[in-house]
Amino acid sequence: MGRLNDLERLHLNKIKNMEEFAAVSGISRPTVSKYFNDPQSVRTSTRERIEAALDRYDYTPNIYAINQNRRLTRNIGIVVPHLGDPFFAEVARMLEQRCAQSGFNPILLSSHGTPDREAENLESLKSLRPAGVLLAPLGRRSHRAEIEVFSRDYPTVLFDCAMDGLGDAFFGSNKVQSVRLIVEYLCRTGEPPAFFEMVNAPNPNADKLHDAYEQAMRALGHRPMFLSAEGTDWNFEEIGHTEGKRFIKQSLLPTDTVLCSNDRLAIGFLAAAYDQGLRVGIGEGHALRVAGHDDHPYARFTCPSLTTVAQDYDAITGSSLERLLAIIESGQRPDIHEATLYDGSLVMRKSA
Amino acid sequence: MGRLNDLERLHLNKIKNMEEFAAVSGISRPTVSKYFNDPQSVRTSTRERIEAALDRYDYTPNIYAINQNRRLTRNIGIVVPHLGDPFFAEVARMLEQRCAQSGFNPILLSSHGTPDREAENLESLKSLRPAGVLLAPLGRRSHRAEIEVFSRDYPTVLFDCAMDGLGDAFFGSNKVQSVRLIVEYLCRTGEPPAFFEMVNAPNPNADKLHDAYEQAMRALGHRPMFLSAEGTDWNFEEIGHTEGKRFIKQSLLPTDTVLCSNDRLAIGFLAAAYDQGLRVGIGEGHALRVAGHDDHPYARFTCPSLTTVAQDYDAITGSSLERLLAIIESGQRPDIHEATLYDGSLVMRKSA
DNA sequence: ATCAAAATTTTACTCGCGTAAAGTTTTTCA
DNA sequence: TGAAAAACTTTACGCGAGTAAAATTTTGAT
Repeated sequence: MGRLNDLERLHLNKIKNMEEFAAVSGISRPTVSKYFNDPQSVRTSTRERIEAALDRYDYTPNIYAINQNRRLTRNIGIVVPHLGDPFFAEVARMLEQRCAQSGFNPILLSSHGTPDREAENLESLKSLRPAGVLLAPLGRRSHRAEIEVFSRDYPTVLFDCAMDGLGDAFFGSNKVQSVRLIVEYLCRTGEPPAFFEMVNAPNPNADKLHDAYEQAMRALGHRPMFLSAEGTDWNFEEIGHTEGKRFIKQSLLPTDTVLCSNDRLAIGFLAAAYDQGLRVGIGEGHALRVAGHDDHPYARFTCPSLTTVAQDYDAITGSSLERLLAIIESGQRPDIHEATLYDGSLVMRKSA
Repeated sequence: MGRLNDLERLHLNKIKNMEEFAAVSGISRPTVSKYFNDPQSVRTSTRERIEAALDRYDYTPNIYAINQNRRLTRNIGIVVPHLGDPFFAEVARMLEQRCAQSGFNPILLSSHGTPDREAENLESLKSLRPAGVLLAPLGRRSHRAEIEVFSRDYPTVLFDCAMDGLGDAFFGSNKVQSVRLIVEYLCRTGEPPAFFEMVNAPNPNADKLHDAYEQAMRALGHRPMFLSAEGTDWNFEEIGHTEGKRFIKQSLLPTDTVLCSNDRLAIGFLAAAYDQGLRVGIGEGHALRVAGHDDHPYARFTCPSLTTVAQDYDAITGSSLERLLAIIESGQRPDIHEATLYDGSLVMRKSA
């Protein structure tokens, strides 16, 4: 069970603690401690001696003892709304990697779509005394008070979904721009789109997208048309499929073009259209055009492939972490909450 | 930054450490410590007094101090091959939840498809001194030696993909049975299937499925037919799409029925068939039948919906954790390595 | 009421490391 | 070459708990 007695340890060059390691490396323990905090902070000759010993002996400082005594841990919490969504899985992967590269210890938590879980995640992060947290909140449904208290006590950068004024900073995508982009494209190349969305969407930003659509349509002189899907869960494909089928069967589509609030809804909607024998696409003789939003990893493999808007998640995650690290390293919480939005880009495929 | 002085703490009923909490609850610190280790281990009257204090004061034991001194932490590592795969995301979610319910602290890590990362994950788990680990290895490509050493030092239960003899136990699905199930179904209802797989598949179990297909076909008196896709990465949809397109365009399909090694390949293959105007399905006038394996969350929303085999992941994850907890609680590593396989079940949809 | 068993308190030590202060050595640079 | 600066060593204490042993109290059953 990983427990060795002294004899076994000696034989394997296993070191029990920093005291022992300091002894075999010929350096004092405080200096060795300094080395592990920041290798650059000790003299080159000292560093080399330590690293030589590190090479001969198997030793890593006890992480619990370290974190118990340090003013600040090197833990960074990463909280996303739902890891089952490939979109957030990818975002999380990017953040994890960047964190590790910067010498921090990423702690990935998923809220699994529920505000309670989100609050629990923050609660359990507290006990890890994180140096900072990157939080993509559930948004409207989040327990605002909990997040507010948390972000007062810990450096917190929000991303993906803003919660007015909460957190030290926010990075997200410019929905007004991205929705306008695709609405304009759709209007330019055919009938103006109806907006397929959930009445009570559990995911972040759904209301922002709603408003952005309405605004874009009015700006282009069209009357907004909403297709409201029932459902409260995160099974968007299911909802898009069931409700899409209903709209099609009951001939409730006001135009031949449907813009879905997100790609997962669109995936379900496309399946519904396929089931009903509707030909989706931009070619001759199409019955329907369907577009999405987010550029989901699977958007390229729908039938037909899905025209959508890609968010600049590279920029969003990159800036979020960069900002958080700056706050951590300076030790200074910013006075003003700063929100940064990145533009999306049109991804033209075959569905619209 | 979460640092309060004594005055502020008193005002908020914040407690600094167990010493202070013991004082305000009127119980000695060792007994309080005992309570936090197991509330049932103290007298009822004592428990009530502690919980009353817990109600009035805000205190949680310092997790770092606890883990530094306990013989065994309550951490359980959960390592999956790739969190970007919705399949493993779901498995991970189930395990996380069950762990927490059992009073353990799940630590979720993804290998992101690379053996190096897998080894790193085990390495970083070591420093957390986990009570046990649930490992779904990458399989053939895994660094076997590292896993071997790790599983010698820590209770380790493997799942999803076996590595002959490694770990204290293994739980997985019976590929011979599940593949035979779908091969029989396909043969019974039409032409025998060709097997669409990757030559150098990075995912676990690919070789097992290959063998199972071959065996099933021979048992039914058919000659196995392989469609070998190039590609080494985890972007299965992409590979299924590109290579599927190639097979279709060059008329390399030996029969009208294709069994894909996994659902994600099938999703790509279906997209390719759609692009090429091939009608996939079981209805009249179909050009192609396509089946998959795993019952991917999206299998219901492909065009047409995907016929596949579902693995009993509820049983697999449940048993894996149960077994690991038994090992942890008994403190006894088992002498023999025991492998348990669960049968899969056919999921008939419209693609085959 | 009595007494043994169980639970608790007291006391004391341990874990592995951060960190501060004072003294010593090494490096750097004029 | 010499002196200041930088880095290191020594010494000592603190962190927030687990845990062991002995003394004491409480409990439960007779």
